[in-house]
Amino acid sequence: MNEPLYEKIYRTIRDEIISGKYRRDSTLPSESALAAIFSTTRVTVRNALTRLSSEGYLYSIAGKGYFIKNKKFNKYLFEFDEKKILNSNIDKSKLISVEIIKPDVELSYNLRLPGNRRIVAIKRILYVSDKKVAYDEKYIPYFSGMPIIESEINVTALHEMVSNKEPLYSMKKKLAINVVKSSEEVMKIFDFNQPQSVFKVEQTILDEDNEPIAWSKLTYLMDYFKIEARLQLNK
Amino acid sequence: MNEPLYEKIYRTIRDEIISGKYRRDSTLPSESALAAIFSTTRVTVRNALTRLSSEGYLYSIAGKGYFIKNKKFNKYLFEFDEKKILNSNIDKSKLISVEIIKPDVELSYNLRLPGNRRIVAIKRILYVSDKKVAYDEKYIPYFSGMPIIESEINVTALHEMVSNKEPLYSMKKKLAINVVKSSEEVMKIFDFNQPQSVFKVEQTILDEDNEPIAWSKLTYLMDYFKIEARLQLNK
DNA sequence: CAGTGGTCTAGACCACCAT
DNA sequence: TGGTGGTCTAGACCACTGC
Repeated sequence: MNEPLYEKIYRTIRDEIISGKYRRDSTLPSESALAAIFSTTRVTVRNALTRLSSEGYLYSIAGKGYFIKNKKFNKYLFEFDEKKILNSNIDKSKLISVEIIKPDVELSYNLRLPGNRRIVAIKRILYVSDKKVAYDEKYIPYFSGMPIIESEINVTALHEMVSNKEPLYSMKKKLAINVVKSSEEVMKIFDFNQPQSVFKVEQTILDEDNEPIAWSKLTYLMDYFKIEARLQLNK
Repeated sequence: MNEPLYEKIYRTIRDEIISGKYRRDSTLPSESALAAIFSTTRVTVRNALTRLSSEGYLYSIAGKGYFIKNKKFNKYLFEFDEKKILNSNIDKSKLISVEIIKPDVELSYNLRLPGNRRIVAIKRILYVSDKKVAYDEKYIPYFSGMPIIESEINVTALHEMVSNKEPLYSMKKKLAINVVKSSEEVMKIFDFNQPQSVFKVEQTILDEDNEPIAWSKLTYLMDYFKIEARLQLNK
């Protein structure tokens, strides 16, 4: 047998769960019971159970046992990169303005800030072979020690701009992608005569307590947008 | 100290990686060395290292050691559900046709099938408050024992239709989302007078060897589309 | 109280890698 | 050949849950 024992235990229990042997929220045999069943020790059983838990098949409660979780088969993983999400890659970007402003309603809501807080607003246009394809707005509450050097800002991703305030690994990000009619501001940028459907990608960076610490809005022209994703199943 | 030792080891090494103590592809101290450093055993060290590996900070090669991986902070998780991706939920769907066809070029390419294989083509229209909002086309290579009962088809998701041929857990899915001009067929469905930009969501179901076993195309009207995603960081 | 999962020890043997 | 990660054993003590 080439297959490690913990792998066999993993497969066996996973297949039992999938085939519906256990009801949802019903409990698995205990670690010691499983160890006896597979003629091994708790450590090896735990190896399999830990993996099943991290993959979303199980959850455990100390002192009680392991319970079956309803695994969803509709979670997809995709990569989002401000530049790579476009069909062709961005080959130029132009900084339009860097200002310190007071929040309007949209900003106040998305950054959960009172009207008197100062916010750094950075606006850029992204180009693909000299054609405007996206409008980038980043909004970050102003704090001292923040770099507002234009040359730096142009190559800095949103999460990097706040990473000296908050360690990278503790940051959370949220994305919302949808289609909206272009605003007055966007119409000016893209030289639209009349409102037009555009992609809006809102990115919110949150700290460990889910408080927003940065917000950005990317407006893409249609026909320059593509996402590819794969189902997240194992690991 | 309340914090378990393996947690402390995990944090310590993670922070060292993030702070850039190790160069990319450079190797970590060996398990035994780390065990000595933290005055513990290999088992406890491995607990921390396994977690760091599954979170994408490290990878290991048997006989060589642990290596630093460049963790990307741009992977997002999102849920995709044919019905829930619309701003308002689908409240009606109408089956247009179920046919057995021979593949055209697009189908032959996406399902990697020769021109003489038979394919089941299922076409539906999805409604939100009596308005057509999406056109659903599913294509599955015909195999015996396949249910082609109209009442069943209407409530069956793509991956369920092939799940008696292939176990659910071994299936992989791939998504591609972009914007295209409506085809002749789509124009007829939505009563367009002229081509118009629409969302195209292509879903491919693959078996364990990445061979396609089903393919679907969902065409959504603009303004009825929304994705929300969260950054995948830990676990 | 006995049973559970959570943590940890101090060993062991193996296959693989570099020298 | 010695070092590495991969697998596994046979114990241990703890905090917690249910009775």
